[in-house]
Amino acid sequence: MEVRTRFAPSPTGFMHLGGVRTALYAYLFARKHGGKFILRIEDTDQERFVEGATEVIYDTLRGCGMDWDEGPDVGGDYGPYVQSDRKHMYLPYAKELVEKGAAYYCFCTKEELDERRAAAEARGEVFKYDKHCLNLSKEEIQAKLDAGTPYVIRLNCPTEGESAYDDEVFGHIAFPNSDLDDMVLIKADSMPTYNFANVIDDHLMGITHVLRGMEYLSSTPKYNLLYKAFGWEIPKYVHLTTVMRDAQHKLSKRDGDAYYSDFISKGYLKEALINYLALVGWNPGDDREFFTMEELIEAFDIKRLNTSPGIFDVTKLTWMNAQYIAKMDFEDYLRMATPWFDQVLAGKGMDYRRLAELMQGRTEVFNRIPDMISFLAEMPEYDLSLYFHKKMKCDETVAKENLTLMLPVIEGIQDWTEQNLHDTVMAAIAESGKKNGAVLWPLRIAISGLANTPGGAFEIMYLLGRDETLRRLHAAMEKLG
RNA sequence: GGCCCCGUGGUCAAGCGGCCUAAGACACCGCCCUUUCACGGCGGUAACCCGGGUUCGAGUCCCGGCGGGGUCACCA
Repeated sequence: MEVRTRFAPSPTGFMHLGGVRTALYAYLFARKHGGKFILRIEDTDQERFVEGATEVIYDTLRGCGMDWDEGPDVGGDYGPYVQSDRKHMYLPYAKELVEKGAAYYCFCTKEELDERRAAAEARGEVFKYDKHCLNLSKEEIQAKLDAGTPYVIRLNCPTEGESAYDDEVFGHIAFPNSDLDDMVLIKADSMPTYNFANVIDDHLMGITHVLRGMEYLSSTPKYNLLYKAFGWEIPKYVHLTTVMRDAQHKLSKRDGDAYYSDFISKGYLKEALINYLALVGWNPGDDREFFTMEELIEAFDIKRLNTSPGIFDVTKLTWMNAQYIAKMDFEDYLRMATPWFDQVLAGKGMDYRRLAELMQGRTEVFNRIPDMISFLAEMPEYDLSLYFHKKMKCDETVAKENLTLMLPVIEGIQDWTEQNLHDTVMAAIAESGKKNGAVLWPLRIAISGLANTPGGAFEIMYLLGRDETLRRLHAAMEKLG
């Protein structure tokens, strides 16, 4: 049988990382087995229509390399793929269940229910619908229906025994039926509840494997009751652990660390993000850590999905991101880095190509670039103690002495290339009998004001240009007294 | 609170009864390389939640406790 998985997000305008990972696993599983990956938009949330929200979903998934075989924009044999376009499909199914005795009309109002719920809570009990309307006679029901009394349709759950199923990752899971609540299938506005629509859609779309968050673990018995009542085949369940921010919190939008777009705009590479995300809750069983999408498809196996929640470690993601950046095509790096360079260097006429060469291996996340290179735009304030460096055998006095020695040498350089800068200065150092470090260290400090810079003295002098370099050197001499 | 799930170093994790005096990666700390930083190389610190069983033998199986998470809507 052909494997069919789906990703069914709500168009909220943002893609949660947990959602991206769920989509990824569903995608990988389908591809791994030569099956189909379906995209279904669950937009029954009537009140909140977000402009462009479905595009966010499309762009994220496609951008990451997850293409779907069926969906709103690509069509398919099981459409429509947008839930709001399927509105009319659900009520008949609910009525079928009523006829089969698996569901029933309920006329209790929301207010009555709230009251009873509050009362139960006051008694310290868990509220469960008491099947009040299940006892209504056929005549009573018909009378109310004829009178146009608002109603909902509820699932008639068993009250004894237990419901069990075998989850593909968690194994055998059993629940006492006495805990099952007669959930609403059709709301008073005749629209289906999320859970009901889900089951109908999954069945109609021929979904064979349901990959979803483990928050559905405890409502799955009710899903199964529905499948059984219809006489439909129950899909395989692959419940996924939660992606956490720390041991007790999920990734949340509040902290700005939950959305795919948060990371992309900070300058994380989607390949790195996907690669890292794949590894939170899953591993290939060997030591491999770097995967292309193709390699993930090849290696993916739901048997290796973990059962305990994983914490999303930004530090490790950042490391992985740096690895990806270092290995990316230089032209791509230059193109991506340019806007970040522009933030502090726009209009300076800086050699971006050379700068990019120096920066590529040092960029962990693109948004850290401006801080790393702002010294090129403007000489930072710095303390004279920076000239002290034990290993370089340097301090203020040495700095002053060696800088005084080098200033005329550098001033005499007209052919301002890195190579020439290097050769001329190194020759002068050799001639002076000084230690390389004792000259180069203070030289770099004098023109950068920083202990750490992306590149050494020659690279920076070149980048700065002759005028600016000399200006900074003179300022340094003055500062050193 | 009821029910369900989970519990190996700070984090991701391997381990599926003996090969574990417990891999690997990130982070951290040293050292080396280097005109700085980074990269790279080498080395180091650091874990089986607790208590009972079962077994010749338990991180690995069972039970209990504790801890964490999830779920208990006419939300999705």
